[in-house]
Amino acid sequence: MSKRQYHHGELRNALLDAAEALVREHGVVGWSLREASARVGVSPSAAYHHFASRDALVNALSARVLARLGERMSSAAAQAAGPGVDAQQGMVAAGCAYVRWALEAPAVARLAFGFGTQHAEVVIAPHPHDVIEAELDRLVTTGALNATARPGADFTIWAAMHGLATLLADGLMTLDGPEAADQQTQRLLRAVLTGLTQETAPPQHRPTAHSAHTERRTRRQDNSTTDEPSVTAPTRPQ
Amino acid sequence: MSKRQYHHGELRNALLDAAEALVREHGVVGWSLREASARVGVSPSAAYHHFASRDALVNALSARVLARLGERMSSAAAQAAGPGVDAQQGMVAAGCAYVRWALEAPAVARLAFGFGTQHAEVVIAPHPHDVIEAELDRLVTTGALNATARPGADFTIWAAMHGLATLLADGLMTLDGPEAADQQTQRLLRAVLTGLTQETAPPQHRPTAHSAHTERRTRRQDNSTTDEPSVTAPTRPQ
DNA sequence: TGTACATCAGTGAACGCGCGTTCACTGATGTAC
DNA sequence: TGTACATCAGTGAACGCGCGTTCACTGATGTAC
Repeated sequence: MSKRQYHHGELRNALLDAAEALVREHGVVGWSLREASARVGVSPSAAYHHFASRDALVNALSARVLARLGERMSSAAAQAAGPGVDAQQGMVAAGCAYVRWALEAPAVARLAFGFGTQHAEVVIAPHPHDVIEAELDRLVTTGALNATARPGADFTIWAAMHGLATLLADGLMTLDGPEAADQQTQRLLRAVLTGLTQETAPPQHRPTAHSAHTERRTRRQDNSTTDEPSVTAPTRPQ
Repeated sequence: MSKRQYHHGELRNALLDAAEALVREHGVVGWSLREASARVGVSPSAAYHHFASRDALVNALSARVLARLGERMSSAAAQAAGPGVDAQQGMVAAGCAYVRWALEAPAVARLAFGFGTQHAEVVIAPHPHDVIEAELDRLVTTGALNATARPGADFTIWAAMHGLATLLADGLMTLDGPEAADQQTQRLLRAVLTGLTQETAPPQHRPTAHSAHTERRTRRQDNSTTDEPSVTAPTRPQ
C-alpha cells in the first residue's frame, strides 16, 4: 500500500476484496478482471498466478461470501440463545442475520445465490443451511418442535428466509430500514415454525433432507444420521 | 419463415421469443442482441427499430415473463377453487404454479426476478403479488384467515413461495421432479397460513402492504382500500 | 556469512474476438387524389 | 383503377471498445552449501 512492492504478498485475497467491492458498486456482472487488478494496483495478468480464469475468481468469491453469511447467522443464533429466552429466538436471530445481510449488499447476495451449482470443489463452512439445521435440532431437543415435523423442515425454513432476503435484495419488495426487516423476518419465521408444529397427518413420503456435501462433512463429525429412505428429498448440492 | 420477406411484420415479438429461448439455453447474460437477431433471421440493426437498446429488450422480456407467471398462478388458483375444497387450496395451487415455473425455466425465472427495479414503465398484470393478495382476501372472506393477520400477510406468503422457487432455480436445493416440488410447496404454504392464523399479539406497528403500482391499478378497479397508516410497510416498487 | 541458483510472483505488450450501436441506404407498404 | 409519394421496417458495412487471456520477460525471495 505505502511502498510500491514488486511482490504483493496477499494478492489473492486483495483481488477477492476488490472484486467484492466491484460487485457492490456495479453489480454481479458489471466489472472486469482488469478493473479488479487495476484497483489492487497490479497488472491484469498477475491474477492468473492465483486464479485459472475470471470465472474461478468469481466462484471463489461466491464461496467466501456464502461462508461469511453462515458465520454471521451462526454467531447471531448463539448470541440470541440463553436461559429464559423464547426457544424460537435463535432461529429468528439467524434469519434476521440472513435478511439483513442481503439488504446490506444486495448485489453480493445475488452473487452468492444466483449462480447455480458452482461451488463444486469448495467446502463452505458453516453453510447457511447447516446453521438452520443446527437451530432446528435445538428446537426439537428443547421440545419446541415436534420430532415428526423435523425431517425436511430445514428446507421449509430456509425457503422462507431466503425468499424474504431475495425479494428485498432484488428490489421486488422494499422496507424502511433494517428494523422493519427484522420485524418481517420474525413474523415469517414464527409463522412457519408454529405452522410446522401444528402439522397434522404428515405426508406419507415425507421429504428428507440430505446432500452429498452435508453428509460428507457431518459423517466426519458425528454419525447420528438416521438414514431413512428418501423418496422426494430436497437436496443441497455440493 | 417459408418465404424470405423484407418486412418481418412481427419482429418485436419474434425478438422477444428468440431472447427468451437464448436465456433458457445460455443463461441470463450468456447471449447477445446479435444472436437474437440472427436467430430470427434479421440483421443486428433491425432490432433498433423496436428497442432502444439491448437493455430495453431485456427489460421488456422480463416484464412479459413476469406477467405470464401471474397468469399461470391466477388460472391455477381459479382451477383449484370450488365448493367443498379446502380453503387453502387456492393459494397452494398458485404457489405450486410459481415454483413449477421456476423449476421449468430457471434462467428465465432468474431474469424475471434478478434485475431489481427495472420494470419502470411497464404495467405487469396480473403481477404474482396481486394473485397472492386476491387469494388472501378470499381466505379472509371465507373465514379461513383472521382479518387481523391479513395486513402484510401477502409479503409473508410471497416470501415463502419465492424462496422455494429461487432456491430451486438457482440450484441451491434440488428435488426429484415436479411432484416433489408440489409437496414441498404445499407443506411450506400450509405451514405459513396456519402459523399466521395462530398469531397472537400482533406487533404494535403491523406492517401494511401497499405499493405505488398496486394502488395505481386497484384504485381504478375498486376503492375498498383501507388506508391505515403504515409504519414499517413492505412495498412492491413499480 | 556469502554466493549460486531454483522458484515464485510480478510486468507489459500483444492477440483476436465479439459486442452494441451508428449510419446512409433501400425495398415494401399504405394512403391521397 | 392508377400513379405519386411519405412512411415504415428492413439491410449491411463499419466504428471503436474493452475484454479475457497468452507469452516471454524480470525482479524478489528463499534455500543449499
